[in-house]
Amino acid sequence: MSDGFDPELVPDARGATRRPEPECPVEVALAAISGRWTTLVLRELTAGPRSFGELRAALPTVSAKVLTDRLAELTRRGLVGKEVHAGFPTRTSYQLTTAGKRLRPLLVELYRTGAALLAETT
Amino acid sequence: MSDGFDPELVPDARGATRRPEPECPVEVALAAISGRWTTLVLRELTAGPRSFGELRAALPTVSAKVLTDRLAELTRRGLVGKEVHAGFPTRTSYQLTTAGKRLRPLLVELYRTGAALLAETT
DNA sequence: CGGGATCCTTACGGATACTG
DNA sequence: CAGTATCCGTAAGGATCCCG
Repeated sequence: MSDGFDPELVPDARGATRRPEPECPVEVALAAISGRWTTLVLRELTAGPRSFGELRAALPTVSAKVLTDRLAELTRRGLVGKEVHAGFPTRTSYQLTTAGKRLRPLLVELYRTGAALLAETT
Repeated sequence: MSDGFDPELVPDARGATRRPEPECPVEVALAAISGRWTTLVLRELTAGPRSFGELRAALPTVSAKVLTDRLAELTRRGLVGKEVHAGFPTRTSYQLTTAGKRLRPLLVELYRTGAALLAETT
């Protein structure tokens, strides 16, 4: 019943699809880190909780709309948690959830792989 | 001179950017696997060399244009090699280069992470 | 401070038809 | 067989202005 794929690459049936499926683990992971600025936001939050303004300060050229979009999507996926502290001015705090912290090894591997590719062509 | 980031996540200055930079290793790796169908094409080629038609047969609902686009981009990046065997009908063969094979651990990690995220919410 | 509401532009993916 | 050439709709990213 082999599907012809390396079992380490495709360990179970969910990865043996013939087209992009949102339920495929690879697509799930890609969706989590996809979108411009997303990995940078995750990098910031990996260092600890951050407010909206702190994120903007760390990433000065991201627009408010895009940052809001990224945080909303990450929150929707359960990767980031949001706390609003009442008062004026309003203070918020974004932080990685347990699920969000699971992205860490993937980010490390992204860096490793990218560095290897860069070294290859140089 | 710490930048405040975890040194495993951001091992050198190339990862300490304040906006998306094409030279950042993370962006390089993301670019390599980005685009719909790309990881599926890579999965097929990981199993061995494939012709254009074989790839279409394995991924029946991908259009010729998109498949061409993906193969051209992967080839341009030096991740995939192309051999054209003269004759009629024309036969081609696409295969992973040494650089392309370096994407394998990343694909494995994508699957692992995605599976972990799916397990988390279920 | 922390966004929401608009508007705009372009990049991407897909469908269809055709060619060496 | 292995693509190329067009055309098209959508969605993503970004700029600007406004509000609680």
